[in-house]
Amino acid sequence: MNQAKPSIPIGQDGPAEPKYSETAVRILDAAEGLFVELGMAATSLRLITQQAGVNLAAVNYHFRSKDALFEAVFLRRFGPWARACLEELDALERRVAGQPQALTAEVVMSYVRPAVALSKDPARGGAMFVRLFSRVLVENHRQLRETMSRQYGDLVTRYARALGRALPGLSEEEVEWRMHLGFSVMFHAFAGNDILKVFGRSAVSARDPDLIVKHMVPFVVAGLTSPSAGRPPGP
Amino acid sequence: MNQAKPSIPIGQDGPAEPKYSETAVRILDAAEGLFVELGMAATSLRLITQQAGVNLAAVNYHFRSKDALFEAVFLRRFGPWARACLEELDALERRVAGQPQALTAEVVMSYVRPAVALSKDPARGGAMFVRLFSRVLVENHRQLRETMSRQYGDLVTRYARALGRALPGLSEEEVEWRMHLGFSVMFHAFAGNDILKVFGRSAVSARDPDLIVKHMVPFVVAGLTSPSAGRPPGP
DNA sequence: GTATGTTTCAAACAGCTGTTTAAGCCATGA
DNA sequence: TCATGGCTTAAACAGCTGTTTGAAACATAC
Repeated sequence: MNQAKPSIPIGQDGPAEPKYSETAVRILDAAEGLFVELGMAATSLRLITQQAGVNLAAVNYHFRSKDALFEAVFLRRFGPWARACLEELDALERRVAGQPQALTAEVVMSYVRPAVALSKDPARGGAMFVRLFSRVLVENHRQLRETMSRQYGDLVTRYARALGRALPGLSEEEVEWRMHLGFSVMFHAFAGNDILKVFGRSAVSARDPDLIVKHMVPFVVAGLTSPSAGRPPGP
Repeated sequence: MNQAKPSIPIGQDGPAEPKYSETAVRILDAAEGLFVELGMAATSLRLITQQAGVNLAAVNYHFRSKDALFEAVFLRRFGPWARACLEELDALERRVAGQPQALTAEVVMSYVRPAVALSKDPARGGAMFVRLFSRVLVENHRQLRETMSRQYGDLVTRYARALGRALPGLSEEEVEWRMHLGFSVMFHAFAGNDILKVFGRSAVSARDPDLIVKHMVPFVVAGLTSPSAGRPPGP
């Protein structure tokens, strides 16, 4: 078994997003922008339908409720992104099938590449989606969170496995912590969640994905591979 | 001039928080918890006053409006924290006045120490405040942001200066980026903004500040001091 | 005692919220 | 031609929103 196979099928034929009518798409697009800008609670259906140029009742007709709309807005973007990540992980496992362990930088890039591709693709929401994701993170939408952990929980497991192999000198607990910290940096860097900007004093507020990657990847890799309590760092 | 003096006075006699009446404090406490849990938009004044056990009109009497209440909730916690950070920076500059440069870990700890102290002090809101802060970060409250940059903008400048001295081999741009990334990790780690938890698959959701520091500080220091484009890392 | 200024209270204000209803439109297929 | 089913529409629903009002309760000072 030297050819790694995806352990979950969503990389190939997983839960696909439903096909939406033109009206539904207009609603989704308008809602996406407003949710990002104002948040779920502060965005009214009247604002959405007005901006989308559709009737108010269309939301409850095409989607069941405001909550369901929000879930649809999120999952429409999240599905393709998750699939891209899984493809990257598959490719990574295939690449390092013969090698004893993957390189940390490769694991990092398997997350970064889909994020960059997403940020640069306006058709998939562009940088908007990551900001929407951080809304989901801070506001806590119970139902959406359940959907996520049910359908995509294994994604994290696979990243953990890959990172654990790349950092063989670390305990399981330490790998978990570093993964947590590393993904936090990557996620919030892409989302533009910069505390310094709250003070109006951040010069790096530029949202250029390539620039983000250039500075972020070395930072994260250094953090992930730093020596552990006196032990030497992994290669 | 070997004895560093604070460049801004707020460490000693800066903008102090107003003294609040008992009713006002009850409102602030209730609002704080609800803002953290539900967000500003989803928290109604009736919910706040009900939980505080005061009359509805008390909010508009003691604070001018809901917006002003939110600002008061935030600034009540932020003021003491900012002052603690400035004291740490003063102490750091005094400590390294003779040395050519500060150690990166010391700069990191000058931010971490007040954060830990805050997290452990229920009288000052405990871990609640950092979560409230991340609400401010994601929702963008224009007026509050202006207040922050006006009153506390220099705080970031001083951290940047300290970090720049600790990393003499790096360009100004690179220092800015690393500060941005480093503070992002620290902030979001304390706030508990863990993307992995969205997938229900995070083992490190524990909010113990000491445990956070134990794993986070080495990670951040490694990221900050990592070699720059072929150059060796600073000492 | 009265007068003064501060704080509380119940009630009402106009406006917005998500959702539902029933009538109408319009293309499809028989 | 008529009927069917998908979709849109304006209107109304009950309920909640932040804020204001004027009267009542309160403590303090004279």
